[in-house]
Amino acid sequence: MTDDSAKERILCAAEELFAESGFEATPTSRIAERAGVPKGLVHYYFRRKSDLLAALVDRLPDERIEPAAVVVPGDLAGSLRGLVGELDRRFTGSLGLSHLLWREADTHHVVRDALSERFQQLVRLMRSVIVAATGGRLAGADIDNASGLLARAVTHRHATARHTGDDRPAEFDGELTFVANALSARVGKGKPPASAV
Amino acid sequence: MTDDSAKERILCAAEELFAESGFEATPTSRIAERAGVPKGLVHYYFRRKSDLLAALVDRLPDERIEPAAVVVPGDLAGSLRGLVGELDRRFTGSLGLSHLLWREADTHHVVRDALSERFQQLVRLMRSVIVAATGGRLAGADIDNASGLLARAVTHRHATARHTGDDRPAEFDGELTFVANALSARVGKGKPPASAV
Amino acid sequence: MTDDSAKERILCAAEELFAESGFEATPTSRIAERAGVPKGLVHYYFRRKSDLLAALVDRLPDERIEPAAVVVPGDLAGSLRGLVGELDRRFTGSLGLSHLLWREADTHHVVRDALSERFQQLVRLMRSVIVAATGGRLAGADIDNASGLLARAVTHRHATARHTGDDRPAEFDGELTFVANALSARVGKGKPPASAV
Amino acid sequence: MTDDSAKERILCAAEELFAESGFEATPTSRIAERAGVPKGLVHYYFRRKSDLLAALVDRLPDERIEPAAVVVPGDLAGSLRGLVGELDRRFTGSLGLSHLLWREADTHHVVRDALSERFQQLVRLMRSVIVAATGGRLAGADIDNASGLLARAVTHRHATARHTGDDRPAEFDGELTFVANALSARVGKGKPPASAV
DNA sequence: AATGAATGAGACTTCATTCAT
DNA sequence: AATGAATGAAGTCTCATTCAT
Repeated sequence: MTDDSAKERILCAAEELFAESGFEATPTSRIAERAGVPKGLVHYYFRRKSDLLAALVDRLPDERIEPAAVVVPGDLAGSLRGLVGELDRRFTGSLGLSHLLWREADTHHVVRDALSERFQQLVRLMRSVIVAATGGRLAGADIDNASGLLARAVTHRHATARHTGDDRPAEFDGELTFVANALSARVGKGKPPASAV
Repeated sequence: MTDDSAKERILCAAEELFAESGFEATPTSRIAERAGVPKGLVHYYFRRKSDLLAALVDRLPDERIEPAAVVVPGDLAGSLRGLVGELDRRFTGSLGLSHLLWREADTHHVVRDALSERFQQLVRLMRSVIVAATGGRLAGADIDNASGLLARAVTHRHATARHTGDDRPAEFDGELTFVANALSARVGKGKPPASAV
Repeated sequence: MTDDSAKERILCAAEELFAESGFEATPTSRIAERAGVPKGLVHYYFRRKSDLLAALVDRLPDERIEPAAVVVPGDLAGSLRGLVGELDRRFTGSLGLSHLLWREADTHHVVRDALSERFQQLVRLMRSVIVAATGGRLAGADIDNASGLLARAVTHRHATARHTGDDRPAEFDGELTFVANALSARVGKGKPPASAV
Repeated sequence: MTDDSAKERILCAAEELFAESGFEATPTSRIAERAGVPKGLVHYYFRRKSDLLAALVDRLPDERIEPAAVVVPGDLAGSLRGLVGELDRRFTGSLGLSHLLWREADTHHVVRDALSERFQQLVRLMRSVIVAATGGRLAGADIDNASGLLARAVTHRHATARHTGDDRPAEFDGELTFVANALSARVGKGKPPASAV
């Protein structure tokens, strides 16, 4: 039941084109053309061009992932691998959008805010997965550090996916395992976070 | 004895403005204005606007850091902290330029190439510092993984510096220490890389 | 009921100005000015300047003349005089356009093609008139030669009309009569073209 | 002993380029480039761009042909053929220049004047050859008409040489012979011009 | 004499946006 | 609600010309 309304088609076209050539370099006329709608309609729905960008951000798919869906209790490396796999899968489906956000974050705070929000959400997710997979026997600081590190690494990987012609997943798997091992080695050391008691 | 030639002033103005508003959104006329030169001179030196971007990339300061300058033998955490400190210092000096590169990498391969090149260089640097600080008693895979992880994390931190209003250094220090600890815990495990024998 | 639409006014202005100063030397802004329309409208109707030239060529009045309208059977000289008179009349109405075409033929094939097409048409017309006026008692070669000669002469005369401040018609009348006489002298000599049998 | 001075090289380059793309469309910078001289030198020798055109016209090779060189006494057709052959030969050597003149005649009177002058000279030449080949037994009017007709035809042929991808000479030979025959048929009729007595 | 830097007017073109219908 | 005509500001870039050396 995909929304096939003109408005939706315009947004899709805008998303594609902004991702291909950037916001400034994309004329609204080309958006109309790609959406197969008359030029006037674009401005009928979105009075200013920047409204398109805002609408795109509003429409951002909720990337929420249920930790339970990827966690293999007791197997931290496997859990993380499952999580990253799922993130990669979703990312691939909206590669253009992601890049668009990176590009325009500096100049459009709507975008910037959405991006930081997503990052924070990713950190929290990392944390949940780690906690769930290790049964809460890790110190809070360790969890935080590992989560931050992995969130950054995954984000960086996606941000540069286009540059490197696709970061070899195998290579990243090593980094991921490294963190998993580091965490496993610290199980039991330090006091677990209050929330995990 | 800063180069005060018109050409140099144009480049500086371009760098500032591109960083402020992005490449597409910056008119050459505004560059001329800020550089205090007639509009024609900009195009006299840089026939097309994109040549300005290319020149900016060419002019990119060499970020080479001598491992010896930051390594404290035997103190891995300290060494990494020294390295990141130095990277942060340099980064702050050219914050705008860095962001510009991230923004335009998707549409200008000159930029994209420069960016990946810099990342590779950073990974190599990480590796050198780790090796130098641990005396070559680590397995190659561990070094690679940690280097990749840290390079990504540092890069991501710089790329988002503006979004987060400056990532609190303290927070990152934890992540860094986490990696240092993880590596230290693995000293002696696995075979060190041939080059370190 | 002349078409008074803006588009039409733009075309007329372009025709005049191109004829006055040449295609390259005429800024689109001056076209807008003379047409009394905003500058943007010129490019709204004709995206590139050369499209104006192409449109002008498309709009070229059909110079088709019915042989019957000028032929006086049995009077070749009179018939040719009638034809050239009619050609002159039409030419005078679009003198500028004609010159424009000559000027730009070397660099715009649209123009070049239109020009050769018109010349071929003129040769055919000459042939028809000669045949109609002489009742088909002339050899094909003679008809062809005389037609080619006259078509060239008439064309050259028009092409240089501006240079010579208007070729005195009287003078050309002599050349025309010369050809008519030459043809008349050959009536009955040689075999007429198959089509005239 | 070709003049290899910079000034001469500039003129040659200008001639070529004006012929290729027209006067307006040729930047002086490209002239300097093709001539292999610094940009400043072009304006040093020719303060304004139009001075180049004027100099080119001044430098026009004298197309004077000695009637004696082509006339075969008693053979009018042969004589005319010889003349046209020689004209064709010379024309081919300076095809670009000829076209240039046609193009710019409308807007530069220096050029326009040179062009009419050349045409008049051609008519006179035609006349001389006809007279010399027929021994002065033709009426002046016939000579004038035939000369005008042929001069126009030859000029038209050269003016359109580029358009038609080279007017087949054979075809024109017919037209030429047609005139020769027409004249021959009139030998003895009418009174010859005073000058021919 | 010769040259390359420098200039500024202005060319073509694009485009977001408005508006009448 | 929807559309395509219309607009004008502004953008990139070109180029003849000047000028200091």
